[in-house]
Amino acid sequence: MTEIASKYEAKAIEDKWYAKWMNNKCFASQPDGRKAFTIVIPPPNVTGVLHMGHMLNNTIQDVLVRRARMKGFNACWVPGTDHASIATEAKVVAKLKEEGINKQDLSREEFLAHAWDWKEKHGGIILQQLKKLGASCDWDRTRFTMEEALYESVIDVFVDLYDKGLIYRGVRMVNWDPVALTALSDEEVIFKEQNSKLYYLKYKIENSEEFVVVATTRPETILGDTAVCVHPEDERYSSLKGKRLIVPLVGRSVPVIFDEYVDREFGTGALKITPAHDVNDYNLGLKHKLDVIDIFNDNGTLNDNGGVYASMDRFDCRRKIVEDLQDAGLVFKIEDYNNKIGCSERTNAVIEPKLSLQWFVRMEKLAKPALEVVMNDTIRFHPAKFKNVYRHWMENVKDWCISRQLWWGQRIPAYYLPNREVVVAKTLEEALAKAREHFPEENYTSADLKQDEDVLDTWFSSWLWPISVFDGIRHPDNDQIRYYYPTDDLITAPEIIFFWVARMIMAGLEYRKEVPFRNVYFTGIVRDKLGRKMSKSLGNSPDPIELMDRYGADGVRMGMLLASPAGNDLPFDESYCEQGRNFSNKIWNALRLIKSWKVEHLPQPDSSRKAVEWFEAKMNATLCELEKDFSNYKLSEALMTVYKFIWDDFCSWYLEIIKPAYQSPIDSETYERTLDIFERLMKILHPFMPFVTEEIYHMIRQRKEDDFLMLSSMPCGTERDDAVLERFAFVQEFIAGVRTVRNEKNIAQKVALEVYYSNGRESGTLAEYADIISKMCNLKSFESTSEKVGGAIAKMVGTTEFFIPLTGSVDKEEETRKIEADIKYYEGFRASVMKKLSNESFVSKAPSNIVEAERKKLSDSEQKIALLKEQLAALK
RNA sequence: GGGAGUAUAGCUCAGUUGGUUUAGAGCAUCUGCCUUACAAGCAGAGGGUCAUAGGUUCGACUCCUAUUACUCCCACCA
Repeated sequence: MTEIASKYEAKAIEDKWYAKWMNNKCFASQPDGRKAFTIVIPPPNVTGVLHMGHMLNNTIQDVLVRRARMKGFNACWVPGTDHASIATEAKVVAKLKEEGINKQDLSREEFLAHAWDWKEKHGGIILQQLKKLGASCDWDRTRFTMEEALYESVIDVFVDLYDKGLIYRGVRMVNWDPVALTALSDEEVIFKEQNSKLYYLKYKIENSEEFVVVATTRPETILGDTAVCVHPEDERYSSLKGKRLIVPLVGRSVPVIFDEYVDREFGTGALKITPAHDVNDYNLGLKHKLDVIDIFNDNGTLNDNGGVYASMDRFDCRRKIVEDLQDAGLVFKIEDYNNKIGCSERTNAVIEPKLSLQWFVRMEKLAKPALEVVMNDTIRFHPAKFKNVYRHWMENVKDWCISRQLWWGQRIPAYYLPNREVVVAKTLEEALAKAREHFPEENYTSADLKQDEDVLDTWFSSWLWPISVFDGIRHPDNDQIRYYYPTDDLITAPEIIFFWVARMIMAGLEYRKEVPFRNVYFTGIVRDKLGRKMSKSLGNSPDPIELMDRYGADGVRMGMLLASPAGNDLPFDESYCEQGRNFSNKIWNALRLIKSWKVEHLPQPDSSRKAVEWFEAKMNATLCELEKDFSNYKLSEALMTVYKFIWDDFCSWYLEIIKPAYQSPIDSETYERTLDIFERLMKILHPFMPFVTEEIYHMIRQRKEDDFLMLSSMPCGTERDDAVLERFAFVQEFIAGVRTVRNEKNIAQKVALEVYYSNGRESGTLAEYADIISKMCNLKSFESTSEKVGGAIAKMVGTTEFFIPLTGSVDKEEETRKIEADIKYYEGFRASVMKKLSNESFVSKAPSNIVEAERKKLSDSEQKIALLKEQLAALK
């Protein structure tokens, strides 16, 4: 045998196998007679680099895909990236700025050329990184949400929904980002605590010298005030009915309105109303039919409605206006105040609520069936607790603002006519045809049509992802979509259950009349040891590539999975990866052991035959357990099951039993059975640790290079022999009992012991497995006895007593103490059982098998107590 | 403010419709071992009033109620 290193070195081996898998197209899938198993990747942002969240998410996907592939499914994992309009545009803008180019100086076409250029050069690094992790994606299918087919799908869907009346254009209050010059969805706004001031301003009552004090954090918005509101039952202000107030500095006369919306406890209980710049004020404005005065430009400066403040920045204006108010004696007081301010997730700019013409999708009709399929388990959520979250949102769903004032994205296919009408169509030509059809007298030409400047929300393309990657929007009957849709599992984070998961379900039902996936597995958030979310800004996220260099991709994969049941956050700690690496090494050394044996045609020892028999039974039991774990998506438990099966059952028990004495040969029968078993173990482990298992598979037996483990079939559990498992479990317990004595008495492993065991219920099993017991405990004799052995250590396992005569003297005091403690324990136990049995209602009401079990507990404990007492007596 | 979830060993988690000897695992800890596959290892051990208080039941980690602590989601007060 050639020398095999005692330490497993992952890196070279991982690179080697990934290249071989790729060269042999092991990940490729095309429709065939098998059943499909499909996963579409949650497309990472094209700007993204691999972080720990991706590692977890993609490890899980790979485990599921690899297992399905080995179970005979035609497994297809579709990779790709998302154009991420806001993030990418921000990145390109920043890069251009470094080069001294302003976005404003470029035409739309020029900017897009730069953006595509950036995408070609830097986009999709993350997909290369995923290969290091071992992701078995069908890379030939890599899709991008802005590529032609997907772009067109988005446009098709927009036109279709518009024609169905599900898309409309309306005035709405949107979250305006004055830096990015775009509207943001509610989800993209984050609220931050900020120290600010609460200004108490005097509003004169019209035709009176009295005034009302109104508290505000945004004094500059008085320029847009069109009312002051108080609570209808607020006695302080009951005299204001029918009165009007003068907005300070501005001099405008506005009505006092009464509405229960006002919190009487806050400030003075009087609220100024600026319908153009606050969502609540806007709603109140609608209700009370107030004027709307918009005072801001898009970039956050004051517009002409700002009068003398026009063209000032909003924050400069605030300072100036406060000064002016103070000079005019219109400030009652100023207090410190902490409030929460909405900021843009991307640019960090303070959000300006703004009235704007935007495109919306009507959600109500789409949401209803999408809610139903989750509630009735057509789509199963793992864990199921997210069903509640989902329901809550779907029942209160609001219309979806889909227009974004950006260039990088699918441009909205709406065309404005000189007569201010709008037509929606896939192309300019079709739009023109529609325009001519509607307004035959106008004789429009294409030059008359002006396309909407906005692009669509990124999620408006990602919601089609499971369909559009198979081109199922443009060609609903193509072979690919028919074969692969619906997909099987979606692996994603609970944070995007609404923007993405819910909307994919809606799109699936609307465009395929079928759910997009059967199962949704929600991963947790990866946190650091202190429980903080991993993030770039905190710098607490390890570099996944470096981690894989140190522990191997297999080690990191195992590390990620060990501590993350579905839906639970993962408090990441490198020691998990270390455990994974150690496991790789353990398997590696099992291989070294086996490969070091000389094989000869010898009769198979009984101990080996029994070990094989037991291990096969254990294998069946384990396979059943795994089947159950996987069907419940309990991947951590499945991995732990495999881990213990290999480390404990295979290495610590099976191999130790069959291991021949040093430099002695092994019989060929046991050897062949062992190689068989080892190969099956590698198959079972493969989905979790693809690289080390593939490597070892090829070293166990000589095989052709393209005879891949990853394409082999997963072993299936058959009926298991519980009787064997039970007997062996007792043998293990017995062996541990003897070893404990050895440990307690500090007897070296090499000193062979003499052991006698009492005749009883289990003595048959002990005789049957005598060879194994002798080997595992290093015994020189192992015999049954019908009498007590004097001057020996006596212990009990089950109901069997065993004796180890020791050459040295027995520490009577210590033994006595231990036995007395045991007696105490069993007496306590017996007491609790007796209490139950003496309870008449227990005996009469509990099922008979339970009562029977209690009786057995009682007799067992009594037998043990009796034996222990005998031992105690023998000691004295 | 509204909704949901969690609370079991030092840490991370299992514990199926209430009854399987007075709760299990991995890691960590401790003890003894450099035993010819592996110290990234071997053998063994210790460690829990199952958050608190009530209730239902013959019987509660498991079901109900309240309390406490934490987490997440939604909304948000000028």
